[in-house]
Amino acid sequence: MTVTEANQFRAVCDAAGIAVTHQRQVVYQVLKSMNGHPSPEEVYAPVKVRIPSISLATVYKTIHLFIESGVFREVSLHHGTLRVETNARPHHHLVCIGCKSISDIDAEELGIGAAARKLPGGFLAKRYAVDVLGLCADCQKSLS
Amino acid sequence: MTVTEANQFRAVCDAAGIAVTHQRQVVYQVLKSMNGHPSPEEVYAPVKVRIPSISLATVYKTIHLFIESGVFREVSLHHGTLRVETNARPHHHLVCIGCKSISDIDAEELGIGAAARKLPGGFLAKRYAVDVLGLCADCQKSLS
DNA sequence: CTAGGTGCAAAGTATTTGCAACGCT
DNA sequence: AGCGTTGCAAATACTTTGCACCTAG
Repeated sequence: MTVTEANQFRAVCDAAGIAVTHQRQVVYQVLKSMNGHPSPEEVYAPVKVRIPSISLATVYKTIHLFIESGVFREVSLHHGTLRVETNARPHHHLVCIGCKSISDIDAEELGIGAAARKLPGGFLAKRYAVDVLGLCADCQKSLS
Repeated sequence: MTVTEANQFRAVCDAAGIAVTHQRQVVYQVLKSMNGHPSPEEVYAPVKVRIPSISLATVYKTIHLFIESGVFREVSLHHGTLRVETNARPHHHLVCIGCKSISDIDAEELGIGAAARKLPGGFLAKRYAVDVLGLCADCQKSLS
């Protein structure tokens, strides 16, 4: 890791109020160097090459810490368990970043319509599934 | 269940090419009667009241069957495991309904910008996370 | 020095699978 | 009758936790 990279990471940790450890530096660096949407196991593999003694649990803890601190994001805020849509109308989701609740909003009401079209890379778009991330009324109150 | 409901369900099963069983009828009916985004356990509870001998495994199998057949949708196509965003730029996701792959598309390129605003119900929108559902180039080929 | 971080192993949760018995068509 | 479906129990996958030791500040 270059001096610049180390300083950058130090600044990130200071901002988050967490300690700078060797493990965290390596996880940070590996994440920065990866493309796509790696799972904890996929992060663990290259990290373990550089720190053979590291445990998967530490990688999990570190990833969560980075997400809580806003250093990285997770792909889906509601990835936990399988959930079934009971609402058959075209709609999108209001996802509260405070309490993680999900409520529905009609597609029309949000003003983002579906649009079958070709996108760059030859991807054929069929429909949009929009998560509107924000704060529900209750969480706005409790934060004020 | 009314005669009409039973016929409706029979039509659904015929269209999907699956057998009409008592278990499936009850799971279908319970899902139709629920609001929100129930987990398999939450579906299992009321179903078990009506069919005490049913197993959770059957509820899982039935829900998956309904999703594959297009009878119900799942809330997130990529809910499986924790995934980290390594792309720091504002972007959205192209999710292939064929192979489940996820690739990124810049927010600008998609033409759906962020917009902090108040929505009905007092929800304070901070940003959008858009999944564009469709078929990637490879899956379009293999389906033709 | 000491609060916070780490590694290990065990526990927890969510989901899937193999298989014998059973029920729809 | 025959094949798909069910229930059970065991297996698997993913993630978290308790605790003794270690390390950054």
